This record gives sequence, structure tokens and C-alpha cells, in this order.
Amino acid sequence: MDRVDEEILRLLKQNGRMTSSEISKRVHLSVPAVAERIRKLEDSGMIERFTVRLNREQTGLHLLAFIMVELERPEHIVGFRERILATDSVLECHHMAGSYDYLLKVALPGTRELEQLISQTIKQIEGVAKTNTMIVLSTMKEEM
Amino acid sequence: MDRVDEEILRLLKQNGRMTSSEISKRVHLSVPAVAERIRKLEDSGMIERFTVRLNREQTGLHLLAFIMVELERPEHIVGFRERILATDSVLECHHMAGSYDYLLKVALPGTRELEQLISQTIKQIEGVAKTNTMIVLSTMKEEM
DNA sequence: CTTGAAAGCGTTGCAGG
DNA sequence: CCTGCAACGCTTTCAAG
Repeated sequence: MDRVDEEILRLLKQNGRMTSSEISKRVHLSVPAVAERIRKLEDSGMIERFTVRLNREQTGLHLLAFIMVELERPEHIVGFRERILATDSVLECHHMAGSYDYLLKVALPGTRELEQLISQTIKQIEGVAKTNTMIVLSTMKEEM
Repeated sequence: MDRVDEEILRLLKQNGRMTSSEISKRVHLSVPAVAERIRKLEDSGMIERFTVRLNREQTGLHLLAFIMVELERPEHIVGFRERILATDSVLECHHMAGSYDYLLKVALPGTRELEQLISQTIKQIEGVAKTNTMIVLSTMKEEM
């Protein structure tokens, strides 16, 4: 991992389909050298995968929210975890330090679906004692 | 946007470098038809960009945190916004409804850098009245 | 939407430096 | 790490159905 690798990663973040020959022009390395570096970045796990970034609005998910969850006892974690992983509208789930145990980031079509998610899914999970939902009004930055 | 487009997007999310010919085998469409659909998904903005997903741990960012920020008055928004957009360690910045005005998601090497970010950057921004930091212990799901 | 053919481009592998 | 060459695969574009 040197400066060149970092530059390659930066370019691939901007355009995951940038070809080795295009990259080679920008980092002043030969095509085979660039291809080799990308292969190594993949093998080492530094690059988890090539993917595509979608426009959430255009996919009909107009509502973004964060839900803080308090779990009663540690024995409920497994069931909670399973349920959350199976729920597509939950984009993120973090175990937190602090007053709440989990923080969820969810994307949904609207408030109707959010209400459903909270009352029909999350609050139905065994051990969920309390939730606190924060609605996103607008997003000025969102990266990985 | 029909079922086939959705399937193509699903495949590209898993592997952004999947070729049209590979996709064509899975969705039972000809190669030119698949290529045309991908081009339209890009043109329409549904696909924002092809990108790469990196392993955050391997990039040395071992600490993930959420910081809630309260801003004193609306006139400070512009300066706040500029500062935040220029700060690489801030992955996300959302304008929120509720007791806090903004929610930041930040990734850093460790607590030292977090302390610096909070006291040297965020709290130095004009108008920032209060912050509340929540540390992530572990992440069980993180998508876009 | 399909197939088929032709042309162009990028990659991959192997040489030798 | 480099260059050069050759082989292969994929994309793109076109015509025709």
C-alpha cells in the first residue's frame, strides 16, 4: 500500500469501471503494473468488491431515518440480529456504546412504511425495550 | 424499470464489474439488450456511478462514530456545511428533525483522532452549540 | 426484442531488459 | 518495474428479422 495504490483506489472509487489502461495514464505506470496492483488489492481484501451506487430517491425510497434501539438483555441479541439482517429496509445496524444498544439506519418509501417497520417488525422482536426514531430531512454528504 | 432492470441492478450491486455477457446469461436477454439497459440506467441517473467498496479496517480506520450536532442559528449553516464537506473523515452528514440538527457519521484511526475532530474541527465551527458522540462497538450490517 | 458478423479496444500472458 | 507482441474475450455497431 503506497501512494500509487491509494491513487488507484481513489480513481476506482470515482469510477469502478475505469480500465487499467485509463488508470495507467493517470498514475504513470504501465498497464500490466496497474492490473497487477488492482488484483493484489482485491486479493488482500482491501477492495471488498466492485459495486454500483444507486440513486435512492429514484428507487422510491424517499424517507431515511435512524432508529436507536434499547435491548433488554443480552440473550435477545441473536434473535434481534437475525431479524434485522433479514430486513431489507435496514441499511445499517451498529452495536453502540452509550444509552442505546443499537443504531439502525433505514430507508423506506414513506412514513407509512416507517410506522409499519417500527411497530410491526422492530417492536415485535423479543427483548426490544425502547426505540427512538430520528427522521432525516436532507442529506448533504453520504459516502462509504 | 421492470423486473429485469431490478435483477440487473441486483447483480451489479454484487459485482460492479460483471460484464454484459455474464449478465445476459442470468437474465435471459441478449448481450446488446443488457448493454442498452445498463446504459439507460446510467443515463436516467438510477445508477449514480460504478464504484468500489473498501475494507475500512484495512484502511486503518478502526473507529466509527456518530456525532449529533446542535447548531445555534440558521445563519451558521453555510459555514458548517462547507467545513463538513471538506472534512474527509466525515462520511455522512444529515440534517435531522428532532432535538439535534445534524447527525454525522465519522470514520477515524482511533480515539485520539476523534478527540481532535470534535475539539479542533467541529466545535470550532461557528454556531455549533452542542455535540453528542456515540461510539460504534461493532457493525453487523452496512450497505448503501 | 432477436441473431450474426465485423471492427475496435482492453486484458492477459510471456518474452527479454 | 519496463516494453513489445500475440492471443483472447468483450463491447459496440450495424443489418436484417
